[in-house]
Amino acid sequence: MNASRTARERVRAELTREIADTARRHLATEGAAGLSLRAVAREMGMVSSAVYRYFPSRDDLLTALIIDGYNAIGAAVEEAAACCRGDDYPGRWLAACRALRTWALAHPHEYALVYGSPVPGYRAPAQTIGPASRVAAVLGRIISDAQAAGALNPPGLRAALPGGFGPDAERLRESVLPGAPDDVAARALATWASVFGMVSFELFGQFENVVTDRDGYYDYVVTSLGRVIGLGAGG
Amino acid sequence: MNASRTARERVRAELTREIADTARRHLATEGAAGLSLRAVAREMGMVSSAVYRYFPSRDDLLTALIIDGYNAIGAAVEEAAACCRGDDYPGRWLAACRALRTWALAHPHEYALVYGSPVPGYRAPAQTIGPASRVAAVLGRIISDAQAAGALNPPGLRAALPGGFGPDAERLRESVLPGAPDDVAARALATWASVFGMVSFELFGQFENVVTDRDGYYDYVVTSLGRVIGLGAGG
DNA sequence: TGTACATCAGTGAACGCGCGTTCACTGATGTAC
DNA sequence: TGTACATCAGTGAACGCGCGTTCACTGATGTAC
Repeated sequence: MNASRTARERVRAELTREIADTARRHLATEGAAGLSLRAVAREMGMVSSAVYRYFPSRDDLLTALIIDGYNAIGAAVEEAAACCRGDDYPGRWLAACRALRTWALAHPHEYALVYGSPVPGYRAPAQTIGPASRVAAVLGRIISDAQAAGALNPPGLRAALPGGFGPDAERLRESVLPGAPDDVAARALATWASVFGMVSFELFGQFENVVTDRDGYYDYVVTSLGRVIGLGAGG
Repeated sequence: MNASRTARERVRAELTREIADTARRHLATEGAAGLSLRAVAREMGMVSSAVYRYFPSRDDLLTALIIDGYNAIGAAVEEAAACCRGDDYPGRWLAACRALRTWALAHPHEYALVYGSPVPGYRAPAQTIGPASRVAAVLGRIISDAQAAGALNPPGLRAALPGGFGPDAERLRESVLPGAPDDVAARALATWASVFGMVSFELFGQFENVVTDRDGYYDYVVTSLGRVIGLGAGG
């Protein structure tokens, strides 16, 4: 029967998710390198070999966590950016950047898994590429929209674009920065790296004994970064 | 005899360094989490327990590697920045930033050890603080020098400084940014995080299939960042 | 210079642990006639 | 609706591995008189 068949499949899907959730919790205490199939099985009251019915190996479990991580942070940023009027570009920018950091602070090990140092011995498969670009898509969209509306006013401190950047810019236009001229694409990408640099610096401990009011400082920095790409102050 | 006593001590120092070097090589293939005292001992032809004469635990070995890493990258950046005339601030800036990236590309796992996601279960002791600021000291010095010479001309896109930043700026002045006004300190710190963000993005794989000419793009970005803090173009 | 003693480096065995993965198996759940 | 068969989930034992750390020990290197 079709209903019962989906019933079995539903149980399977649920257990698969439960395993991933448990693994995610372990990630939060042990880090990616310490993630262990046996420990996950133990906590779920299964025997370790049973997990292999759901994930053929430890690396596949890691891959699932990475994809989930990209999707979770992508969804958080998308949702945050949707909270403002479409033409409030600085507002969308600040909201998206804040959501990025908030999510990272709430899920430090998941953040480290996807944006931190690579897990030794693990090679990310191609399936992770799509979800990886969700955050970039949100930030890129804001810039593209502003550009299309003629609301992008970058200050005139541009350095010479590197020679071979043309094809890169074209690829960025096709994926996350529709309609952006080369120099806007170059600047957007750098800004993107800067935002992640800020979050990583804070999360990985480089702001220890350096920055006190981290909320305020982050807002200050991402607002400044927004201005460098030409997203003027909203208020 | 004093000579023979130093002879024994010299052997000890040499073996200590040899252990650290071997460990560093292992770091480069296994990553920090996979660093194993036994593997290091094996490669050196010692029995594993012998290593304990030199490092009381695995964590102490890690600490030594972290300190060495900070010092190595600090020395590389210092040396590079010394290659230009003192008043060539953009030149010193570019040289220092390039050296930072070059070192990171040549020693990716050491870079990850000090600037990447924290090693799970490892708590960095206080001794790592000093060496950690050598790179910041070089970059900060360039900015302070330019400021003192009246050669710092930041563009007027400053956002409002966060309220609690005063004491942070004071601490930065005392350590790595002598004489820098609050807003310069805030901007310098953000720039610093941006530079590391760029290097980390490249090293941790986020520029895969995105940036082709990475040398050129890096130069472009750090030059732009230099202009944002007011280090005008040198030529 | 020579001897008695203390310090140190390195050995080898052991403790107790956790890991990923395989495999033959028992039942339970679903499918086809 | 009922029965025979196939699929699947979960079990428990095992393989072979590597790890950090401790400990009693043997020699060699240094020190003091």
